[in-house]
Amino acid sequence: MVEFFKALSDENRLRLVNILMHAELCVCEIEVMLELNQSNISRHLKKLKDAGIISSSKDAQWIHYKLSDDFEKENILLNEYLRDEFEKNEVFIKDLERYMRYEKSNFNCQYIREDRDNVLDLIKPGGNS
Amino acid sequence: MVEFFKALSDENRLRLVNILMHAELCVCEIEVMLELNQSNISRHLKKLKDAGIISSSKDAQWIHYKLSDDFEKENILLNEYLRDEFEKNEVFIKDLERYMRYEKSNFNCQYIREDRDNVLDLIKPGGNS
DNA sequence: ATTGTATATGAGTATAATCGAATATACTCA
DNA sequence: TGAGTATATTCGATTATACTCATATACAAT
Repeated sequence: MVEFFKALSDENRLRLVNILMHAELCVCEIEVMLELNQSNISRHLKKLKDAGIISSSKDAQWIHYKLSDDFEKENILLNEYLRDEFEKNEVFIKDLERYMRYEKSNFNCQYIREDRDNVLDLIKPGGNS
Repeated sequence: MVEFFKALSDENRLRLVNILMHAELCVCEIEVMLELNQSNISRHLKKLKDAGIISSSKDAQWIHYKLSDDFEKENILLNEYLRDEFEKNEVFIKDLERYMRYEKSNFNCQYIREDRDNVLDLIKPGGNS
């Protein structure tokens, strides 16, 4: 339990958990969604994975992260609590908005590489969806 | 939410939360129950209080701590999760055993002061209750 | 083989957390 | 008031955490 709390006691890691509760994503996608740099994200993902909160799967050169099935099944109350709290807080709501715009626009890793600024601009929350 | 997780991401503070979920206690009582020193307990209690997880009330020179009513009411899922997890873990079970022996023996702050070693001995878990 | 891309890791720094020992504060009671 | 007790706080040492920049590794594709 302490390990879960330690892993969850950082806002950036909570932001990761929030979006990974809704989608399976690779690091380069998370980069644009949360506007954090790659090494920072990679490190936080490692902590979450070590704690058993998320899992990863390889697909060619990409590594996709998502919420761990076991974590979800074995910690139902904690998961519910997290979901409820995420819904109440502006930071997490905005992150999810960015994710939804990203999905709707059918972006992908290649598109991010080719025109990162455009992606960043189009997923920005607040504008007309 | 982050503040709760930070406050809860330390085993000694979780031990405090565990016993304070069951009883209203002052620092000198917690000292014998958890076998932590006074300054350490005091500091941890402050962190928990600052996070809104516990509350305190003065009674002459003593200060009694207990779980915060608001925290309990406003974070039902998290509270349930904590209670469930505490019940699964040996450390927290033993702490509660010590508390129950303490209660049953009708000890109090004065008795602790007068014969601390005896109290420590009598609340030790494992022996015949 | 070489180049490019995705992710992880090492090194360095700044900040924060933990702890015990000692000290300060607040309160009680004679 | 002065002595004693309960709790809080400060200090100094140690360890842990978060971050950035730079480099390493792993894989893909030409």
